[in-house]
Amino acid sequence: MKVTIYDVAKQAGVSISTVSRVINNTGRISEKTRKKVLEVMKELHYQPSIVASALTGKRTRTIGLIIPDVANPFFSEIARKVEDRGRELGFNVLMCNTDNNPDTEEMYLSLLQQKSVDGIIIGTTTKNYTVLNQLLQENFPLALIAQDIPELAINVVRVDDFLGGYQAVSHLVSLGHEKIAIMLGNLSRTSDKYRLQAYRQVMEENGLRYEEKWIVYTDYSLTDGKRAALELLQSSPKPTAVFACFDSLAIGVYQAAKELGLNIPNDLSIVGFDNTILSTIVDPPLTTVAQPIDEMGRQVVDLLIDEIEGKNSTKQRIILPPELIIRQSTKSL
Amino acid sequence: MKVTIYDVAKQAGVSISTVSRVINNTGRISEKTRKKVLEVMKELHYQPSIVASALTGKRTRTIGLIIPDVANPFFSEIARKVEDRGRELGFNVLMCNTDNNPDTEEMYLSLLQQKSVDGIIIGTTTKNYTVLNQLLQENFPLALIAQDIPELAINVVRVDDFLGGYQAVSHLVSLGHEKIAIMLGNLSRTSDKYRLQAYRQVMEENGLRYEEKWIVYTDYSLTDGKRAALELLQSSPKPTAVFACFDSLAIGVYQAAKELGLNIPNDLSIVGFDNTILSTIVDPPLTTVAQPIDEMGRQVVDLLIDEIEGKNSTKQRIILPPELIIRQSTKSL
DNA sequence: ATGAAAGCGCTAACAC
DNA sequence: GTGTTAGCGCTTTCAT
Repeated sequence: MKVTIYDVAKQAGVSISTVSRVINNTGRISEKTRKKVLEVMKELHYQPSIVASALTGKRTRTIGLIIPDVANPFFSEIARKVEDRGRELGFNVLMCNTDNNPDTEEMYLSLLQQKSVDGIIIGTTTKNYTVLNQLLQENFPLALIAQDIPELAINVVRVDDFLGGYQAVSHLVSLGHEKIAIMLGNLSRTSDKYRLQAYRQVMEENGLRYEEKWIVYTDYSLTDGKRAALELLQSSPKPTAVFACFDSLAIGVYQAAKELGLNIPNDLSIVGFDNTILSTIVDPPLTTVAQPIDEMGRQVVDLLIDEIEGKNSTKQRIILPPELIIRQSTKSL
Repeated sequence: MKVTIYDVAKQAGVSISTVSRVINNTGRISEKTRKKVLEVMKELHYQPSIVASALTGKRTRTIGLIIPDVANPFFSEIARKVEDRGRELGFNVLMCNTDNNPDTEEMYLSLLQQKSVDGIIIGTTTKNYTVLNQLLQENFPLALIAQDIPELAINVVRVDDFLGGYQAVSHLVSLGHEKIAIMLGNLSRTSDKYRLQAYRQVMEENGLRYEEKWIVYTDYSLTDGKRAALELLQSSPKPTAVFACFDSLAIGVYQAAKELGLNIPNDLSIVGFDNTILSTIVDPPLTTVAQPIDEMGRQVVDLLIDEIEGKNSTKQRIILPPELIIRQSTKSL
């Protein structure tokens, strides 16, 4: 049978409230009884039930993490940082993958509440505004990572996507490229929207005409990227450079280029986004815009936990600077 | 204020047990009251507290997943499958990364119990036999994935590492290679041990002499692999082929080879292990031994949950066949 | 400094 | 078919 606070109390010859006090380090207890209780706890291998204590109103010390897919390197790296920082602060993370499916997401949002998590970090492209609004209204601790919903007053930690896009496209322009394409996901993802805005702005600032068909919408996976790139690279006029809004898409472009016998960077320059592990192992190494994943992970957790612990009730947007990492996939014309 | 079963009961004009019955679909209730209760539940946005129900002895419907690092593609893919299958069966997963640190692992093992998870899946190289034994003795649901502890009667789902190693090295031998090196992690990881045994056996079966220095122990990361490979490839006699026990190590070898001006597969053949996403995006694509990750993920979860639900109390080892995926990193001499 | 007791939200006998 | 009630293991007043 599981050993409970009663067992400890009985064995130590004190009441359960005394035991509770030494567990939580509250109230005053004589050094002597504290020592005795501690001793018995150890002896009995007593482990306080977090479930029971949660029922009395205390925290579960668990946070939910809703992301599209942990198997995606960008999110797996985020998940890792979130868990690390959570652990440092005494919180566990319940991992939820939704593939950006709104139903799955809504299900999780509800489930996580039933499980009494103390807060939720969301990295998916939510469209569940009503649910979010409701949570916000209830003052339920919430934070967005690598995503934004400008219409909501909500905690956000993300990279400056506009700036990142600006750096990426400017880099290509500075190399003399004029025919530049952009590949991106869904515009409902704000990050993509900002990156596209940056693309348009850089092109216009430099007086470069761009075809609407150079703006390629696709899905997030490598295969999607490859398929779309295959089409793009066989169209005409053919771009000499591509800004892919995720590393995975960029690698899809690599594969398409290879299939078409195009050399990177000689025939085609490519800039990615995210700086995941993928970008370092492809050949040639991918020039990409780095998101400060470690910093982002740490900051969302801090933001969320501050709110959970009532230390900071004002919502904030933390927008971190990206960094263009120039490797060998880009070359001047 | 949070709405409880009492609120629903009052509003519906029934007792809490009736409400409980409709929630859990137990006992008999008239269609009429059931409908009424359901209606009120919806109206009040009632969400049963899993915490409270767990306190009464029911499951938390949460399982713990202890792995070295989700940011490692192999484990992130496992994590994804585990979560998927868990969701299908109504379970959430609490993610724990330990970097194979025994202290972290022990901490988690204890914490997960405090949080009353229903079972734990372990993918780390545990040395905490005492803790495991204790859990086993308490009949706490446990399962190992991609790992084995032969000394324990415990649920295990893993690939046949010996066979995988056998396939990998045989493949190299069949291509005419005689000077074959192996790179692996720590022998305390059984998978490495079996793969090494296979290496030795294949070499001996084919009458091939191998240097002890061709057996390279290193850490799991790409950089570790690169460093070790750099040394290996500059030693003499130099191997013409390398069997790297993880894809990440294999890619370290790629990078070392590149730095030394060696062409793969012309100057050096490489076989990896795992068939993670990494193996498909490197150039040339990596020949590797595939672990059936999807199947493994599904099976551990099934095994664990069967035990949780008392459907199957006999421990089993499920050893799945690997599959050699021949790509372009190996070539006949 | 310590104990008694109420209550957290729910389940599961047990009664009717 | 439905209600009453005693816990589950803990925290937290309120006494003493």
